Amino acid sequence: MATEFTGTGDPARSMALLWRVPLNGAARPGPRPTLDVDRIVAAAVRLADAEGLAALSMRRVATDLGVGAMTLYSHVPGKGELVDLMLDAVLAELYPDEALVVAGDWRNRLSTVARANWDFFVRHPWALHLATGRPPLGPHLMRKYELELRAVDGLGLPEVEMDLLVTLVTGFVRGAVGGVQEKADAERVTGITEDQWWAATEPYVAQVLDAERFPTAARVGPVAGEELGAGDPRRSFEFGLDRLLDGIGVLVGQKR
Amino acid sequence: MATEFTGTGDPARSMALLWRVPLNGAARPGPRPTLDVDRIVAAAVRLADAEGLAALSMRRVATDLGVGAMTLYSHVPGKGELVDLMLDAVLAELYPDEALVVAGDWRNRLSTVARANWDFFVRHPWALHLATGRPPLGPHLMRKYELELRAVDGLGLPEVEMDLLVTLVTGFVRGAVGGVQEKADAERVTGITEDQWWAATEPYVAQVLDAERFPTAARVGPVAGEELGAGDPRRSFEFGLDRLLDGIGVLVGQKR
DNA sequence: AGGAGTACCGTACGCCGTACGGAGTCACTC
DNA sequence: GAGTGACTCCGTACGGCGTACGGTACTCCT
Repeated sequence: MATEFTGTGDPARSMALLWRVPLNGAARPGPRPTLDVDRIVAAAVRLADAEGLAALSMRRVATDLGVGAMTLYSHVPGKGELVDLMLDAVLAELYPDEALVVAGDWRNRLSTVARANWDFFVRHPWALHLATGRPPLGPHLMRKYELELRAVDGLGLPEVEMDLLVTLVTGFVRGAVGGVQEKADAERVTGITEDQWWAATEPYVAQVLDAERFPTAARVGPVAGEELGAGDPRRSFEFGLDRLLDGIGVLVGQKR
Repeated sequence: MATEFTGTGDPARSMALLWRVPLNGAARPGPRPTLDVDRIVAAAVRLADAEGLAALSMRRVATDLGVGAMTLYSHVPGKGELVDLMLDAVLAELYPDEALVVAGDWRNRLSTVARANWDFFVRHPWALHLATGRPPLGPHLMRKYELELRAVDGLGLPEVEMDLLVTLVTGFVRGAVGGVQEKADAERVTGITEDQWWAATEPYVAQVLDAERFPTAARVGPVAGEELGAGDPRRSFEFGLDRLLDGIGVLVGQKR
């Protein structure tokens, strides 16, 4: 599967696409387009949602739309820009109720932010595999940043720490979903279920995990495997979030 | 660039490779191998370190070794297994001094763990792009797990929480390195430096980030960009680690 | 009426992982 | 000592990928 990089194209063109800047005047020469950017992006998102980022190819998106592969390039400069547009498009789903992000105290708010990000990545797990070192600065990413900053506004924190906190919480969620989602992805990629894989692997682990070399792992591993493997995948998310919010509480408390 | 999945091969074969189980008796027919698994893995790691996971191809590794591409398949079942072996190989570099992980109090220990993981991912950033939902359970991953569990042993925590804490801390570090590293990766992939990219992007951001729609982002973004963009990339790591350890302190303290 | 710019898309290039089969080499059996 | 079978090395080829290039048909502007 692919890690796709966002923000790989020409910034001017990418920004124009993200913000849907009209190209010329209203009247452009040439045949009436049968296709537009939104339909391409929607098809690409459908595909990535259903089959993962590895299945996302220009040819496949074109086929799903019933057009030739090269037709896409009349509307989108390349795959990199398409990925930018996909990400900004699905980010629109976040925070349908904007008031919720500023409801209650800071702990409620950050919890809302974390849960919204969790739901987002569960719905669009391919977004986990995007390297957003150069984020697509579209309207919906802006909105997300704005709303998440509001969750930590008014606490007396310096601006830098507001940014750092938002990055910390959303980064944590990304990792937590990743841990769960990579197991699901592995099932699709290999065609082997988690149970089958572990059944095939466990005998070798048993041979190798001797209590002399690895006493702590031999003690903890089986217990953790049983309790976390069988249980709610949200458990490690909830555990981590509680620790994180407690830690943030120390910072927020001492500024008061 | 590619997200590679670990643990995609036949578990029996993968475990045999990871633990370097000799294949038959000592005397095998056929010509003396000019190549072996270790040399292949070393070449692959060198390549991924230098040029990233996207540059890692079977053909390229073979070329670097001066052999035909298909020769690799005499020693390694496929690229998936090679990636497993690469990861376990570089994990051997972690914790050269095992005593350090159990030195001092829990906070010192977890800080050591976090810093070791930071250094590891900085040295081998391609490891950030591996989906380890089915981890390669080789000797060095086992050792890592063992040592990191020891850092949180003896605190009176249940086994499950020991595992959860280790996952939380290492997951945080992975995210923190990722944030920094993805910018560096983007430079290599696009050939455009961070400064050039921002210079080209900033005018469009200025147009679009109006203080009416995005008041908080308009206030915080520039400050954060200036202080974090110019400064030490470790800053967000240190900030997050402090919050995380404070939060863990709440848990550890209340169990005492 | 004609030029220009556009949408659609067939073909092709250079990558990728790897299946297949052949040639050469060695340890073993008889 | 000849034969057998397993093994290493690897050339070729297949079906995928992103996308450069150029052709054709269409529509607007002058």
